[in-house]
Amino acid sequence: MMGRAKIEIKRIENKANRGVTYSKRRKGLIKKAYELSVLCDTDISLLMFSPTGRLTSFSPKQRCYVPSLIISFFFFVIIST
Amino acid sequence: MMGRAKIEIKRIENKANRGVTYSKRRKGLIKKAYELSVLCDTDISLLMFSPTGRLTSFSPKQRCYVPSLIISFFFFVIIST
DNA sequence: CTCACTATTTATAAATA
DNA sequence: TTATTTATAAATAGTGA
Repeated sequence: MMGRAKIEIKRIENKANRGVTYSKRRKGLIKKAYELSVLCDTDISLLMFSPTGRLTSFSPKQRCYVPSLIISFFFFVIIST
Repeated sequence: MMGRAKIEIKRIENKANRGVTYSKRRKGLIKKAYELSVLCDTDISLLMFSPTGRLTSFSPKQRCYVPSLIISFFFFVIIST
């Protein structure tokens, strides 16, 4: 979608490339979520599993801190079932 | 951050502008989350409260559907406390 | 994994209708 | 107001170290 070449939105089969793209886009997504929460004074919670199964939880507003952890727990439990 | 002029990342005080920006950026954030989930074959869950308190829940992968709803419920309950 | 570079695509702020 | 347009800012794909 951006950069040197336009890419199709479909699963990246190469594992290394998938990991690199995940890192880059996760960073971008977290930044966007942060900006939206500040600009619009809203609560946002973002949960992601990396291709290797690592969980990222992001909730920019302070009062989301505890809920985020709790939600992550349920998410993890349920998704792993 | 984008567009005709660079803006500072701080709360938009004008209510109408805040709503417009929320709509635009929510759309962008959901698109980015969708793309990341497809490209990297990951589970993502995104929860947002609009400036007027409306909840948006987004989980692009099918198997996130139920967890998303459950998480939304806990999020709502806890955040409202 | 992480950083930098940068051409190119995408997102969006402001303007316009 | 809501929708569309457009000029510009920002994100990022590919590449290399």
